[in-house]
Amino acid sequence: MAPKECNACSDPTNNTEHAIAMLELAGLRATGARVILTTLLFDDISDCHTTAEILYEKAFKAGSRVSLATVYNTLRLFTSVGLLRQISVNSTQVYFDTDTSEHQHFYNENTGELINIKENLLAEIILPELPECTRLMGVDMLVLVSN
Amino acid sequence: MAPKECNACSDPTNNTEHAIAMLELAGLRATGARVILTTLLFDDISDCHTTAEILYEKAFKAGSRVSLATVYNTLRLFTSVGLLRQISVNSTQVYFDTDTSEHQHFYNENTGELINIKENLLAEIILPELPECTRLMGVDMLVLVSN
DNA sequence: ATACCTGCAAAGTCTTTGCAATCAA
DNA sequence: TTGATTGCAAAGACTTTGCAGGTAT
Repeated sequence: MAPKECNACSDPTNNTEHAIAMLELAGLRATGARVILTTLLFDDISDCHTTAEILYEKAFKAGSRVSLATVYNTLRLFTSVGLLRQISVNSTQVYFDTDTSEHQHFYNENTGELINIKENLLAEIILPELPECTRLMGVDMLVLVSN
Repeated sequence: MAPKECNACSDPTNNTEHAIAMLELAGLRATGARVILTTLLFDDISDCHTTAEILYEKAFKAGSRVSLATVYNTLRLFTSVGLLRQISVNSTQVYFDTDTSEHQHFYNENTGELINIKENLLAEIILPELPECTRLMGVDMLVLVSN
């Protein structure tokens, strides 16, 4: 599948150029490690959920030696600038989603798989009044399924 | 506030007897550590969210030396028999809720506080078709707020 | 009596951090 | 050149486990 769209590069089929453009658009320096990880993260829209370990493996298999610590730090950085969204699946698994738009997921407890839900379930919900002196930061929702 | 109701003990105001009855009803042996933890967990309905660390501190302050490992194991056991519900708040915090009925929570990212939502938000939701060959195991939902 | 439970310390998992070496602008 | 970034190993936070001794029925 085609990479995530971006208007900042002239040739969207060139992954490296595309990655560099995305990074600069986000105000980040386009270093070697970041370009590789950006490419691996955003190249295939159909594969938008990943973990630090999975991304590290992908980079390794692609022949790029990026340390696991850098993968963790980069995922955290990308999340902080809005390039990624973090999804805590349970107490020990954190996924990162390259689709930062409002949507929810199925989580398959057997396979550990995260699957997008097409309908936005939250559109139907009327949120209750928030606790005093607080503001809404978001809604985390996971529909748990099992084989 | 009054302890959680239970029809298996003759005197609901006696915490220890109440705890023993709850445990036996759940098919668990009423050991010393479990009775203490049950009492601390279910005595005050208004204080229904806890973590392993908090429960350990409570027991310690109450003069009961229950090891942290036993607290962890007991919380896990109680969850497995349906006495508690586990709530993963983010990748590093697991809360346990003594209210196992369907309800959702606010999570205050500043204070780490978990607050019950009175309305059942999921009542309004029509779940989409599940992925093939899977069955619904539950819906995790957290409304994130911040001061 | 016997299977179960507990405490302790050790091990495990996942993530972050300190610091020297390296890199991008 | 110079501050930002990276890799490595060590440290951290949280949780589970192995095993010897103690407990409930």
